[in-house]
Amino acid sequence: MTYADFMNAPKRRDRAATRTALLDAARSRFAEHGFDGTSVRDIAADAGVDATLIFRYFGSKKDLFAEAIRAEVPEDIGTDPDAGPAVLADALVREVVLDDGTGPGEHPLLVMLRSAGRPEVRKRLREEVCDRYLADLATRFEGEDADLRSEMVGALLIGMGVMRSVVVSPVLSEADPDRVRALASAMVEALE
Amino acid sequence: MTYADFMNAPKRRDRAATRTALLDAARSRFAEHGFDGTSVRDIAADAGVDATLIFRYFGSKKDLFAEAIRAEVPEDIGTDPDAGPAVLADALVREVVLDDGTGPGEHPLLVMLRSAGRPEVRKRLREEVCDRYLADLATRFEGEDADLRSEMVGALLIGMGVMRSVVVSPVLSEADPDRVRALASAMVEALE
DNA sequence: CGAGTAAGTCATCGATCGATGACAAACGCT
DNA sequence: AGCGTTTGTCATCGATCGATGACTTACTCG
Repeated sequence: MTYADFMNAPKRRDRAATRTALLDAARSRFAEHGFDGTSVRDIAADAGVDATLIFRYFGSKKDLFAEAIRAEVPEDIGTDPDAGPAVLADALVREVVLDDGTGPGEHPLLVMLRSAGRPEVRKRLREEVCDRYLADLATRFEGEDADLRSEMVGALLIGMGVMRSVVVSPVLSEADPDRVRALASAMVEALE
Repeated sequence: MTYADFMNAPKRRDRAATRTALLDAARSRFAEHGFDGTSVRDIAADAGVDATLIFRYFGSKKDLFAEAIRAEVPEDIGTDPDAGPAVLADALVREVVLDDGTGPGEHPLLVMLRSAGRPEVRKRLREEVCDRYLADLATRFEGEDADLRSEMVGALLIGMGVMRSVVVSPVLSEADPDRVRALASAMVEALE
């Protein structure tokens, strides 16, 4: 088989693989250009298939987006429930801000942020941030306004993510992860 | 003149007023729904005029957006050049995060954030954040990685703005401004 | 092999978008 | 009052969007 034959050969038909390819392409596009800035034709082109498959496999563009931003449940962040807020915050820094390369590109929270024009996305974002990430953190602060202080930590985390992935700040984006973690920890500990 | 006559009476023609009305409507729409989520017809409807005036007065939708996000130059934040980073950071918290009600709605930085899908908007955002706001801050930190620490402050500020205006976090959005400023200051001072 | 099903493509629809140019109406000036 | 200019409106264009249904091609299983 010549090279030209290989290039023109019809690719293997595989429902699961195509679905995953569409999902990956969608995540990447949505992360970079947001929901409105991404067309189903863009996604399909990246995935190398026809755009109509999006509707057959996912129903609609919105449904595809909903599945693209579904977090892959880190489930347990592996933190001692009795540890202080700084320990949990550090774990969140690693998960949300500093991509370890294992995950599929951008963190769902940051993908949602790029599409925050949609009210339903803002709602999901609020639920995710407050109920999922910050609720546990608030229990580890002592004192009266533990919830406010935990939201300040949330602000720091989101801000770091934004600085790295939206504003592509020259320093923070390239800084040594351990140094960044140390600075973040110091700021969190100032709230205890 | 009856009430019906008053309602149906043609409104007075005023180029400057119409231009301002369009600009205000644009700022509001762009702030809430982002660039892509806003149509010129939406803006014109809010302003109560025809959409074609946008092109006559501003040239294009992009030009209108560029003018809508143009900061009204706080120029001098009124901070002692010799003061520490926490003092300047506190001034920035008041300007960017806590709306004092005087400005025209949302801060341009947060408006840009809602339209960060556009590469040119990200570029403007980076320039604005790094060169305009953080450059001065970096000079007030001592030690080696002053630029990194100033970007951590920037992350905190942006995160607070996002928590308040995008994620509408229940606590931070309604919290006492002075308490929020105190917490932010404590976090900044932890970096000194 | 051959029929049935699943996977992928093509043509196209209706809505909406940014943008243009022709037209109507109100204003200012003499 | 009358005329030219400015201000606002209407009709419409071409492109692009999400979405649908008919069609073609490849795979599977008997």
